[in-house]
Amino acid sequence: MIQELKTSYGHLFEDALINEILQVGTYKEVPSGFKLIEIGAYIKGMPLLVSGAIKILREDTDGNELLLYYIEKGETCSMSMTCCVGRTKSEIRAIAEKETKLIMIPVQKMEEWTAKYKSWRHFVLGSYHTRLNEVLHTLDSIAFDKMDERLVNYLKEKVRVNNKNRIDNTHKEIAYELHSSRVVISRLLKKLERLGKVTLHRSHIEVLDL
Amino acid sequence: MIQELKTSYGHLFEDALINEILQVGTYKEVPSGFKLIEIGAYIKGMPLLVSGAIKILREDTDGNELLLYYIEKGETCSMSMTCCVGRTKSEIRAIAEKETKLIMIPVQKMEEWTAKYKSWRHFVLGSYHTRLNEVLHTLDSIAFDKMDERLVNYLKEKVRVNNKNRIDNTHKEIAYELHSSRVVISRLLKKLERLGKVTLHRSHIEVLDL
DNA sequence: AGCACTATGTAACCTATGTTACTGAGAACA
DNA sequence: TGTTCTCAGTAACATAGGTTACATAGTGCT
Repeated sequence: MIQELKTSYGHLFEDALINEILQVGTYKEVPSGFKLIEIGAYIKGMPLLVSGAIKILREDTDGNELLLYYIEKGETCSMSMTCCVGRTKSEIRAIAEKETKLIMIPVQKMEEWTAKYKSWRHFVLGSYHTRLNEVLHTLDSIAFDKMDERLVNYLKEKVRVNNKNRIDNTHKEIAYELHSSRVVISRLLKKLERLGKVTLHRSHIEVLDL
Repeated sequence: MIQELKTSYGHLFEDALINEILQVGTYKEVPSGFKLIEIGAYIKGMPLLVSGAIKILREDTDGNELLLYYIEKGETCSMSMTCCVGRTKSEIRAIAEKETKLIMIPVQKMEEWTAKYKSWRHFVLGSYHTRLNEVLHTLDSIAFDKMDERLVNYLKEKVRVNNKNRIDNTHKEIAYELHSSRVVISRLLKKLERLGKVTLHRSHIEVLDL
């Protein structure tokens, strides 16, 4: 755990803080698809990602989802932070996109470290900044882009986060995360295939050039 | 200034902090429509709202706008905070919705007070929390709601923020903030009038019951 | 092989929203 | 008063995207 923490956060935090994290943090490994946070749940701790990726999803009143963004190595969940401080319910769902390693920090330490460590303050504020901007870009995409552009961006992100050109999802799953319908996504994917940008297979997509 | 600061922030900040704010803050009054922040600009200070309201807008690549949310008395602009810390450009535009009084805090104090005052830390984190949730709700509305619902919510918000049932905007202006077109908004407003929820006049709308 | 299940392809259709164009009604002003 | 501008009402039309329905092709199991 020491080694992994230093690799991901060594350049961000001073040694004293790293040591504190080692003392109070709980190391956790979760498989792909593991649900870390459910909507409406109270959050017990703040996660520091060591490796892997977590997808953050929003849900409408009918239970349909919408992918907001991914959290990756060296990042944390801003929603968790405020939920911890304010003791409010989670407004989002968090699911591991792939196998993920993380360290959970107890709530009360968050506040304590904010007063104590400058690097921690920067990390916390920086995380908020990143997240707010991330949500804004998601919002841009929904408000300003058509579905074909959103799909292309979705595929690009997926390729980047998973670091491979093969996307192991069905059209149905993709439609779900984009808050669209399977038929529409199939239609658009077919168009992308005709343009030579992807090749389609059963239950997976090969991304050639987007 | 002392009186107004205490009224708006007295219950949030300890006296020592109030005094510091009085020493370094600059009092400012801006008229309705005044542009406080432009997209791409660097932000010089962090605003604390004493009275009035500021609307925060996002712009697409073609220059069309989208209303994100309002900032009101006792609140601050989270975007400014992070821009101050990170010295990054603004991703949003801020325009006074009505006559607004505010106090500008110099950048470097932000960091200093975060270490020094617990109430400041809570205020800063709380602001982020509120904003992040606010943006999420805006996003919900865009992703999940149809235009008629969005329009009703827009009118409700406008009535609440301005504290009067008369909305002094043209259909064109409303269309602009909702990122729609004038004809569509006229159509939907007419429908609302037929339902007895509003009455339409030239350049203003009377809200009866939404 | 035969069967059931799931993923995908595709056509036909519906609706919300956007676009263009034209109208008349008020407002501003010479 | 006449002219010009802005604002709003409305019709006609285009299109993206959602819905329903059905066909076909893999996949896995017996």
